[in-house]
Amino acid sequence: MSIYDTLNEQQREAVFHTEGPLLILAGAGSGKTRVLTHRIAYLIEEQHVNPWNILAITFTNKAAGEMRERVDQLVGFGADSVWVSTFHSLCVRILRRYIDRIGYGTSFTIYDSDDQKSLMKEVCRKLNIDTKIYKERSLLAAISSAKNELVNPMEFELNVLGDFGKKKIAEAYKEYQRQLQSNNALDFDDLIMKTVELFQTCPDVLDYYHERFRYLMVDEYQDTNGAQFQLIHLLARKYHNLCVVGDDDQSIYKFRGANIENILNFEKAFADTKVIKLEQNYRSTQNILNAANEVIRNNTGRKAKTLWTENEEGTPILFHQFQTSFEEAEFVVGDIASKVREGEGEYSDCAVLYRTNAQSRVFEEKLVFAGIPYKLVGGVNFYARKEIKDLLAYLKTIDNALDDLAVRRIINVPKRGIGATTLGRIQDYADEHEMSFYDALKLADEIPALSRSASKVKPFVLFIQTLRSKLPFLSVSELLKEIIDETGYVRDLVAEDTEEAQGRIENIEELVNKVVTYEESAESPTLSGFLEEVALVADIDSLEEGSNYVVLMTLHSAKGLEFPNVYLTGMEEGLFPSYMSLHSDDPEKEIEEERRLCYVGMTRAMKKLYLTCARQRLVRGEVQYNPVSRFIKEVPSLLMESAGHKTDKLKEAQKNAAYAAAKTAFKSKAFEPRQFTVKKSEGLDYGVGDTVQHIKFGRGVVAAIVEGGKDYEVTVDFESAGRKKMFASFAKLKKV
DNA sequence: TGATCTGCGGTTTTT
DNA sequence: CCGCAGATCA
Repeated sequence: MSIYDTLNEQQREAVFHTEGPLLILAGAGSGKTRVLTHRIAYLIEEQHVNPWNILAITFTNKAAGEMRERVDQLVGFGADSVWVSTFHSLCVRILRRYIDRIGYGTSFTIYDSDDQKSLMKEVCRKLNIDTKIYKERSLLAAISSAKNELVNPMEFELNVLGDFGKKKIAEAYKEYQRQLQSNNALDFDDLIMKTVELFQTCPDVLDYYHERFRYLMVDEYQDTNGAQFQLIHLLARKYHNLCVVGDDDQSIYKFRGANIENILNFEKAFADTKVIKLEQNYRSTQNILNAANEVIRNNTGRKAKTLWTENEEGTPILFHQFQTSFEEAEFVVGDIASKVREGEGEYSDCAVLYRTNAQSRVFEEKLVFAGIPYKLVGGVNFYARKEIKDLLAYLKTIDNALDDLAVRRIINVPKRGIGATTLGRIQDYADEHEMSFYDALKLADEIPALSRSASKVKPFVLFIQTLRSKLPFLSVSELLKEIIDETGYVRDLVAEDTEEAQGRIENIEELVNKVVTYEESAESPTLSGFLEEVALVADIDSLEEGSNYVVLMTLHSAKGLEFPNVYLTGMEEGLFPSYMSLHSDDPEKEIEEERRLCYVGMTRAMKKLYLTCARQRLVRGEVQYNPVSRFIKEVPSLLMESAGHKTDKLKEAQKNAAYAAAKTAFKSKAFEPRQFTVKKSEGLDYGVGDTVQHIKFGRGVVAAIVEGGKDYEVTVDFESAGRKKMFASFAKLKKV
């Protein structure tokens, strides 16, 4: 009896096919991680491949960690030499070693999205780009998609000749990239793109990695983007031993540049590809699986496959529509509480999923009220918090003197009386003399424009220099503690004596703990190493096995996980599928991506799946009325039990009184097929989707109607004037 | 010149 | 409901 006997036929075939390109189309819950780990074991133990020559790439550290653990259990000897890594950390490791070949220093800093935005702000200021017209975020989005397709600033510029708007983006891209380089910093997309660049310009480096990684495996292949594809392609060029695992139905990262074509066209890109489909599901009940299959069936352009299972039929899927999002949350929390009370499961058996992070709040409140432990994944990243970013900026300043962004962030934190004007003068001087911001600070005395302010800069420079000189003798945690003491960061917070400050202090303590944990776990802890780890963690990575709490997260974060009980909440048109997807240039395509997301969500459930929605919910402080999601209608009613909302009579009466006006105006029907279709009210003779005429803006289409106090706030997409929000009583819109 | 207050606009998903 | 820019205060 060998470890491979427990695999099914297809799984075994995948494990034993070790040479040449292999595409494994693995449906949800079909045991793909099992296949990958067994495949690694087989390579080592039966094919006698040196573990050192195996590379497995995943998307999150959590997935990498799990794979590593399972390989360790499976393989007796040498498992720790197998390189299991995320795309990003793989690239960082390669770049730390060789990036000096392409014009960066090996102690580069990694910029997160906040850093990117600050840098872009600076770029726009410098280029006199009006950020009202070109928003930092949209500029960055354009640059990100360029990088994901490996388009460098020069190529970008050539591609947009004649297009004024895009020319501005090209300028911004060029300057943004120039500043990144002079700060010796890379953004997330650069990590991949620069690695590809390195391989393309330095054949000797590429060849080293060809020999190093003779067997490649890539998980979640459907979520790779153009740059990642190129990276894999380059690495596999010599030995062609590339095994990718993915499911086109679970491709949900198009917005991040993921190219579904990578999986659909894999066979074209790699000759003699062996394709194996894993269609047996080991996770969910038949009901859940059938429902998910029926939903995803509505998508076109997918690789045909149907998941089946030998698991029991299970109980029907439960669908509830509630009056408000509060009742929805109450139900979910109540249901979890009763499950645990009745001994039907643990808190950790339950996951609450939703489309947007903002939806977590109601659930949090109800969970806190009910005294149920929970873990919120996502939202504001721990490392994105102000106090954490401040302290990290000190560490970054010490680690990479060229990182202007970090220096500028903390030069006046705590307050040293150095304001915007002084900063501007120092920056001017630095620009003029082509030096870094920090180097200009060191020369503060010689900058005439600074006059008296120079004296304020000096202690800061001295402080940083002192820390830097101590660096060889201090551990990272000692360094951090010294920064906290010397700057008085915590002292000031204690003095504030507010709840908020208390929270920040706790976060700082948490940061210190994280440093200590890092020092204990890393082989040779360094400041750069810590900062790198910090830059590349995802929030999902913090989910620990074995802890007993309810998990709250977005559908995106839920990918790859499974839970006995899943509550898929906010199943409403405009929320899921999202408003954005419904109103995009190509709604068909974007709704298909939302549907895949729905499929991912449903297939997370092992035993019990709940689908819930609310007639009305508070979105950004406004009441919104959404019809039931189309995805609900795609679930055959045979598989689903629709329970009416069990609000008691008194509550119902109160609500009727409170929302009488709204209700008459917006009798949103539960199974109304069109999105946002609103019954014509007494006041308005037009509804969402109607074309209207405005006295000044001309013709347009009504995109949304929101009840706002006594009036209705109407959003209209005008043909010439663009999107406008207006009050119905003032706008005098006429239906055309 | 720097610190603080107020009004406005903007909002999916994340390594 | 939150962050940011501009105006005002010290």
